[in-house]
Parts: sequence; structure tokens; C-alpha cells
Amino acid sequence: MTPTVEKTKAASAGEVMNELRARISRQDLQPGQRIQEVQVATEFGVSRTRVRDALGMLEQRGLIERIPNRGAVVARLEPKEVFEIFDVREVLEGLAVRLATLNAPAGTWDDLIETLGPAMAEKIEAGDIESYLEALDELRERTLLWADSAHISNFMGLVLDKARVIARRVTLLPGRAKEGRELHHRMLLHMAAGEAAEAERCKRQIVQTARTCLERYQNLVF
Amino acid sequence: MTPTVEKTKAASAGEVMNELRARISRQDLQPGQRIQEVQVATEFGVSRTRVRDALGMLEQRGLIERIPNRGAVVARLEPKEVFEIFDVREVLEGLAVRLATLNAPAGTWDDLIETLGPAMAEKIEAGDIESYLEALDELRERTLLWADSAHISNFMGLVLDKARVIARRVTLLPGRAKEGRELHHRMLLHMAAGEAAEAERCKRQIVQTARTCLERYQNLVF
DNA sequence: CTCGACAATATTGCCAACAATAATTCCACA
DNA sequence: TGTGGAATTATTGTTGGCAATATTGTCGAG
Repeated sequence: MTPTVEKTKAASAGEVMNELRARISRQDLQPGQRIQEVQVATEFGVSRTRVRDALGMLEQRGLIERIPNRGAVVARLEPKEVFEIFDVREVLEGLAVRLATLNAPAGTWDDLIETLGPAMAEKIEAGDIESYLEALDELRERTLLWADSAHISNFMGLVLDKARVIARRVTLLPGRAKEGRELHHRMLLHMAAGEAAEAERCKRQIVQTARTCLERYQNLVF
Repeated sequence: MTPTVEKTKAASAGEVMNELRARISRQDLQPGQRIQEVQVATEFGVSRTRVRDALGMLEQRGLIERIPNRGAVVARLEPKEVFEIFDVREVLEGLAVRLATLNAPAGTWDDLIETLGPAMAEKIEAGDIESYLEALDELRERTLLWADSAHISNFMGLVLDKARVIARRVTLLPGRAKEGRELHHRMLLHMAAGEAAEAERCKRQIVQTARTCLERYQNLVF
């Protein structure tokens, strides 16, 4: 191992990228905000080149825009884009659910069926949206795990970076959490029963209704 | 091409990336082959930094792998990956076809229906696969145009980089071109009739049958 | 007081040299 | 003659500085 002279391990370009990615997803960095290379470099204690690489990755992912000699700004999500993302999510998540249903062994979804059952309905009624969102994250993660497709995971990662902030807002719209929980619960029952096509249809319906919900309250969100 | 020392406008990192991308798609650069930074830099007449940026983009797109202090090699497509890509293509292209059917004005597909009609069947019978592949490219391009979704185009671009070489080989398998033409022709008729759901189903069937075809002749391709 | 041109400043883009590391070669020795 | 290992070589990774360009501030004319 390295001798006692402990140099605090410098973050790699990927780590810097992930941190910035998380901040953008959390809207710690708001759309339109500038990202200055030297500022990030000093904060993370890395060279400007690393930051530059990280910004390049974020640009590829569509999370920032780079204007020549002007620098990087957090990408703004146009309404049109939001609906495009819903379309992609619909088919991709549907695919993931179908594959996961086919691949996962019996009992895989039991705890989630319990978690998203009547107990969660009461929590939602009581205004505890966070628990619900956490359960959805767990469900999504496990779905991707059992879908067992590096490419789907990759694409979903790209989509989710942009979709997460929207999904959160949609869930906060009146009645959406209640409706979403019911649909997810039904989907999970299909998944547990191994009915892949039905489960996929459910997932697509979930995204579609979320989209409809957003269309109705569009003015509230933007 | 002017090899003189004139101030020929140097290629940007994006242009270098696109050229390398095309070469990988065409298998001009074969899987496993090393890509040396200086070699590319001298060939394109750009600095190594530019090449480095381009390689970074290609890595993000999953077209190359970078091993620390060893350099970049063209990514190898594992059989498992190939089928993953078919799955993603199925739902994404299906989505694109559905949206394009809804958005495109009447008459948009007439020339393609003609092109992929009996005349093309005869060409295929005569072994002219290139014309068929070109027509498919045109169809795909126009579909993405009318799908009118930057995100779908983006994702399809990512998928196609990896899928193109496979699609080509599948088309060369015995009977596949004939079958594919018929299916595409039928799909186009649905698109022209504005039957979006039917067209989407057709497209998904096309990808599914291609996948089946590949499964059968797997040993021929790899 | 407002507007436009011009200088000052700050920030990104680019490059060349340097350091670090893996692959290769060559030689001593069993 | 085959093998272990050290020196050599080739290639990538990193850093700092310089050039190019947009933004900001300033001044003067109308």
C-alpha cells in the first residue's frame, strides 16, 4: 500500500461527472446556470483538464450545453423535450418490465408488493410522498437488475437524468401519487404472476397516465 | 483533399469523432483493433488533444474501450449484447414508426412504397442487396424526421452505431432480404393509411423476425 | 441622459512539453 | 537453449501556459 504520505485521492473525471450529474438532477444546479471550469476544478481539487473531460461527458448526455468561448450552462428542458422523454420512457421501461418479469425467479417482487400495498396508500394519503418515491426507485433498480441488459440500463440512465426532476413534480400533482401507486401495485401482481405482456402494458399505461396528468397541469409545473 | 500546408480548416473534435464512428460502423476498424492517438492525430492533422476528446466521446457511446495507459480498442460486440440491442431497437424503432405515422402528411411514404415494391423484390432476387439497404436507410431517416423527436433520434443514433454492422449481416442471411422487404412494404402501407398502432406492430415484428433469423444462423455470423 | 464604440478583463480553447506506465527487447545465467 | 529480469522503447496521462474570444466597464458624442 502507499506509504504514510497520504495524498488525498484526487477524483477522476468520472467522479466529477457523477457529482455534477447528481447536482443537476437534484436541481442543485438550476437550468440556465453557468458552470465555470476553474470554480469546479478548485472545489474538487482537480485540474481543469479533468473538469473539461467531465463537462464533455455531460454534454454528450445532454445535461449541459457548451457554447464556444462562453462555457457550459445547465441544459433547459423545453416542454416538447419533456414529452419526448415520456415517449421514450414508456417503451424502454415497458421493455425492462417485460424482461424482468421473464427473468426474475418466483418471490422476487413479494416485498415490493407488500411495500406498495395498502400501507403505502395510507402513507400517501397522509402526504408522505418521499416513501413512495423511494419505493419506486427501489422497484426501478430491481427491475433493471433482473432485466439483465447493460444497454437498457445505460439508456435508462440517460433518460432518468432528465426525467427524474419531472417525475418528482408529476408525483406531487393532486391525485397522481394515489393513482400511480394503484397502477404500480397492479403491475407488480402481474410481474409476480409471470405475465410479462400484461406487466409491460401496465408499465406503459403508468407512463401514459403520468404524461396525461402532466398535460393537464402543465401550467402548474413550468 | 489538399495535402498542402495551406491553412486547411482543422477538423473539430466532433468531426474526428464522426469519422472514426463511421469507420467503426463500416468495420473499417475491426473489433479489438487498437486506436493510437498520435496516428489519428497526424492523419487528420489535428492535435492529440482533439483526438483525445473524440476518443472520450466514442467511449461514452460504447464504441471503444479505454484501458489505462494502454489506449483505446474498438469494442467487441458480445452475442448477449447483440440481442440486447435488438430488444432496444424493437421498442425504439416501433415508437418512431408510430409517431411518424401520426405526424407525417398524406403522400409522405408513396415513393418508398414504390421503391420497396415488386421492383425491389426482383433486385433482391437478383442479388442486389445494396439497393435494398439504401432504401432501408432512407426509410429510417425519413421516419426519424417525421417522428420529430430529438431524443429518439439521439438514442437511435447510439443504437444504430452498434446495430448497423449486425443488421447488414442479417440481411445477407438466406431469405432474410426477401422476408424483410415484404414486411417493410406492408408496414409502409399501414403508415400511408395512418394506422399508427398497426405500423408499430409491423416494425416490431420486423425486428423480432430479424432477431429470430440471427438466432438460427448465429454460428454463421460470429 | 442615452447610446455606441473602444479598452480592460475574465474565461474558455488549444498546444507542446513532461511524467507515468505498460510492452518489448536483450542479456546473463542456469 | 530456455528463462528471469532489467534496461529500453513506445504510448498514454497530466500539467501549465499561451492564444482566442466573449463579456464587462468606461468614456465621449449627440
